[in-house]
Amino acid sequence: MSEKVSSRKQQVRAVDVARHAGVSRVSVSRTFTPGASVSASTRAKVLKSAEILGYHVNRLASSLNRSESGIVALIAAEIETPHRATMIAELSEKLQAAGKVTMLINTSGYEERVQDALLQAISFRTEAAIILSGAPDPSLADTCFSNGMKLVLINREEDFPGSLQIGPDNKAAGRTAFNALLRAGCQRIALSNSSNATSGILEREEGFLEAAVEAGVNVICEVAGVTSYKAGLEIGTRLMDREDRPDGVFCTTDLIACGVIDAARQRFGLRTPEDLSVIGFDNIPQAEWEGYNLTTFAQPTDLIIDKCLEWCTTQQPSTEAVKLPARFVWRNSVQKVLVAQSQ
Amino acid sequence: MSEKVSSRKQQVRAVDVARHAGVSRVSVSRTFTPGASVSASTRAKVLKSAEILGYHVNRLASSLNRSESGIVALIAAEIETPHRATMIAELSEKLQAAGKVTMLINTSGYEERVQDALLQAISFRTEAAIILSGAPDPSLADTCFSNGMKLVLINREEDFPGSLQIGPDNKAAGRTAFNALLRAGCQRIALSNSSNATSGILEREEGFLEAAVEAGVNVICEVAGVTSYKAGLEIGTRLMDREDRPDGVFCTTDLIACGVIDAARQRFGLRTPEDLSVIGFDNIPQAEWEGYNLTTFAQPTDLIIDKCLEWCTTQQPSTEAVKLPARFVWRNSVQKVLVAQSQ
DNA sequence: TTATTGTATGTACACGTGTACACAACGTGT
DNA sequence: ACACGTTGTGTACACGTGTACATACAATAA
Repeated sequence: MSEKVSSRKQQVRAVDVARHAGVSRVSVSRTFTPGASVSASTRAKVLKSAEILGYHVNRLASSLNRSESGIVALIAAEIETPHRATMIAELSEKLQAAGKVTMLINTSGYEERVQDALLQAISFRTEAAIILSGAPDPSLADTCFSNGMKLVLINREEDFPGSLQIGPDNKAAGRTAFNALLRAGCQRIALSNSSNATSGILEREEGFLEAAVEAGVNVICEVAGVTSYKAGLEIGTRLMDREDRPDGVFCTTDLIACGVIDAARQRFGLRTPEDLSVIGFDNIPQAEWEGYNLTTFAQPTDLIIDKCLEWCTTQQPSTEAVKLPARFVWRNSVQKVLVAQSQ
Repeated sequence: MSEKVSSRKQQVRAVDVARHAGVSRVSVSRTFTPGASVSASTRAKVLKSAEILGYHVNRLASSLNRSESGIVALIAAEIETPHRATMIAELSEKLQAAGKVTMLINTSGYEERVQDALLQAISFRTEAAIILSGAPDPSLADTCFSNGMKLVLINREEDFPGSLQIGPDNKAAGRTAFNALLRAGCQRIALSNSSNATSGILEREEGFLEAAVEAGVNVICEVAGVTSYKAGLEIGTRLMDREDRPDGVFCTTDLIACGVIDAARQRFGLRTPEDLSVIGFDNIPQAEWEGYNLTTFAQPTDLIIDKCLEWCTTQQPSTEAVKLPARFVWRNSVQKVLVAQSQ
């Protein structure tokens, strides 16, 4: 019994502060509501009493009343991955700066967890859900919309009415990558990808292959494993083991690229870019490490995130699909263009 | 006017479902409350109507009423860092599995943001706050406790009554690192650390230096920059530039270790472990990459997280400080022990 | 049949807040 | 002196839910 009471009544409410300060409860509410009309004297009294009693506005109650939770859900899998982690770091930081609160929902493991994640977001009356991996069920998305929730899909190619779909222009980047390898004088060009690639990643592959077809070049394709360094290691080993060993590789992901580079260097004694040109995608921090010096594409994260925030914080009822150009970051994993082509 | 109404009344509430199903509102509540007593027939009716209307329990209201939010705050800075990202990934995954919801608060930038983060956690009536970087103001912590909030400090050495302080045994690891370098036959042993090291990281340094003093060995110390790969690069360059170039280095962080290795290899043509033995700490994914093969210490993340969850989900009123042994991961960045010591 | 138990439902209240509305006090211009 | 706009405060209600309590009803035991 006594436990019940103590665990129930221990919260300090606005009315407690009001009593202590000798003012009305609404004055307390107004004191903590920006733009509300309170006299300076009562405001001071309220603030003092709140300080003494340790009062803090209960945002659960406040959100319930105003039907504005201020929460934004971030739904992602494999958030320990360099690029994903960077995205989440920047997103959470900017959301914080915009006065929003980020709810992180990790969907690693089962793919169906995206549904559960969205259900959780709905039940907390999240103002928006930013989905970095996977895609929701359309009917569930409708429920989101009818609750006034915004939806953002990052790096997904499927149509999704009512939501913002944003990401880099993967196809164009793939084309650029091919042309760069070609112009670097590569004779045997390869593509390496993971076998669980998302639609965004597949677009990079498509763009690359399209450009190859247009140039009349045959591309060596090696696909294996999940998107990871380990997969890159395996792919690289297979590639270097081939009789027609490639001298230029486009990896759909920096992690794979690092694996390929290490396979070539550590297992075959090949150097980059002298023996093998490599291009990646994502511009993860490790791409800049001196051991890799990876030429790659930087996703326009700043622009993507700004657009996300704009979408989440303003009224945007319609559908929108945005493709932003990826920036080609030229480092030193691709053979420099020869002025006079040999042979 | 019409906007107001539409933006207000669009939420579908339990009473709507009740009307549609021809039952009482409490029956709806009970249907979605595990263990509540509802007949199978009404339950079915309610579920059907809820499905049709797209009803989802409002957890803001529910939390407010039961004074149990189910939210756990994760407070951290530099969450894009490999080790930190891994911690957050595992924490969020296990919290999710335990039925909790994680609120991510990024405190990168200003250190004072830890206060703001905790204030935010309090106002959302978070059940617990897990702090991965920085430490809160003690008075604010008291406010947390009086609100029934649990507090966990990870990898902080300061005393903090009322909270769980947990982390690896940094000091012991530092000693182990020194002895490993000594036993590997290193003649000139160095320590590299960042100049903004946290208390936990400083303990590694202390343990290392203690062991050195006991062994009567003079240690070359190089400290610079913030904890990052770049700092490691700079430190490594300085170390390799010295006249008494070290042949064994303990880096307080894997990121620094990777930088040191790259500095030695790329800028001085030195090989690891033949010319330089390196030991790191954290066992980040990159430590396993074939380009580094870094011998390091794996933090007992699983144990730490399990303990965190236990602390957060059960009644644990007292203070507790837990040090868990770090696992020495032997790879190939340290010279193998010679059977017959040369000279 | 009656007393008793257990189950399902309904009533009433509580959680803690924001805000529309009414109203009092006050200064200002005529 | 009076009308009037401005400012601060109080009253009442709404947000959407969970649960203690009472009650109606079916099932069981005596």
